[in-house]
Amino acid sequence: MITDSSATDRIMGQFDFLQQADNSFQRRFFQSVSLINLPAAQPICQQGSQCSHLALVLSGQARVYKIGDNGREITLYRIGPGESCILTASCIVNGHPFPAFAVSEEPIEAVLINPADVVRWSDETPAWRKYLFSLVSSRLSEVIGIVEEIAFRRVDTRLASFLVQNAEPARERIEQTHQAIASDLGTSREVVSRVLKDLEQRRLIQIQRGAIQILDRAKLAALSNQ
Amino acid sequence: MITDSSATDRIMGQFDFLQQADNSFQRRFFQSVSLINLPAAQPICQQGSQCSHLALVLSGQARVYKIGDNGREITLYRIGPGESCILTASCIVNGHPFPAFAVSEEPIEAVLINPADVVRWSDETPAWRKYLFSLVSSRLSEVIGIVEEIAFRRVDTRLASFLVQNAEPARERIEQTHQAIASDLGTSREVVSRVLKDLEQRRLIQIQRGAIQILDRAKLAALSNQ
DNA sequence: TGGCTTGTGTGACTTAATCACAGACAAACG
DNA sequence: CGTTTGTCTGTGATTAAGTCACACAAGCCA
Repeated sequence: MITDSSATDRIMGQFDFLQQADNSFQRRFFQSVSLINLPAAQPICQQGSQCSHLALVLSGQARVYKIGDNGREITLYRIGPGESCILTASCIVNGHPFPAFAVSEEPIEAVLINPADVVRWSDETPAWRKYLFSLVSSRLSEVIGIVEEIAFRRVDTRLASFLVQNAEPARERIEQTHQAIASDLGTSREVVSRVLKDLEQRRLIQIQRGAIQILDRAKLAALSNQ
Repeated sequence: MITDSSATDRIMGQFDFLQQADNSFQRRFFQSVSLINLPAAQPICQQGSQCSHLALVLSGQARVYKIGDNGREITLYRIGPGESCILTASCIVNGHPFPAFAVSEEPIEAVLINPADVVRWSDETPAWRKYLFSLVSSRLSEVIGIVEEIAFRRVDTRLASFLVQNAEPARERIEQTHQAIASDLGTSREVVSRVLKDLEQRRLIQIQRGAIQILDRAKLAALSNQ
């Protein structure tokens, strides 16, 4: 139950479906959910486990990923504010075990919902239903995008995309280790190191320990959409 | 509109959600849908196109796949009897363009539903809603499985899995060209040819033109789950 | 200062993908 | 019947990626 009106206001602001729903739903919603805080780098779901709750993220970010036998990882998608770990919802509804891992990348504030409510509300409230459905289907599109990436694109172009998209605005800097980048792209650390070295020799970036400085965003972007 | 009672019986038998729904829904359903037949190898959806209808497959099979720049393909999933091209549904609901290609592999009988009905019924009928949601979310799981395959597993083990899973029962035979197998697995024809040659030399299979005969299913299965 | 952890660099090797062909087989046709 | 045409498969050479083993460098902190 959430009573604090500043909290309910923030939540309402973050989730459109709440604004679209009627007052009675809003009341029941805040009566039955709870608010939690997670530290960064906290495991959230283990592959194969049953999910006990559906979490709607208010602030912070989580990463959903797969791990291969050799220990290599690949990121499937990220969950940001206003979104939800929809795999959880699909596990709840269909009774499947969770097919991946999830971990918080930043401290997370989230609203927790019971499986029973997830199902009941989707019978009662069109806005909630639409929210759920459009979340699953946009995840499906995202994951199909990942398939396309790893099946058809070369690592250097994917890495260039990664750098362009993940650079802090203005500073043009990415503060991640080669290992972290490799885990995101689904390749190995050595490959990332070698490709980065190559990009550095072509003067597109400059490598520092634990960080990468973009020197020529235009050329990097050109490489990234080959 | 479908009036023929043998047709409605077949459709009822194929789709659980119809049996679970009430009589009034069943009546409206058969009033507003139509039945179509497609030949084999018929393109169904083009990447980037808007979908005009949702198709529920009664018999036959379709393949949903991606094409890369080089012309290589990879299968995302197949749609069989009782299933539906759920990407279509998600495009209809969210207004996205279709992110892949779909083609019939066998002659297909399908029930066509208007986008408007798809949305309206999901507001009115819990069984229909559940059917849609569980379809999308199981596709999501399948596609995540594909990501895992291509990111982490080797081609020879994936090919072994393919052979074991696609052999005709009893005959232990796969009647497909190397190119078709490559398009399914998301690799190139040459690679498939070479791996098959290797499996033949290890006496696990025998290669014929346009077909593969399994000689040692046990060893093939052992290879496939490495 | 010296040990420890974490992050990076690199050579050698295997597996995959790409390119450029050459044959081999089957249906079609005069 | 032989020839042609299109489909299917085989193979070497080259490049890209992933794996393994290990060296070394930077920062931390006792």
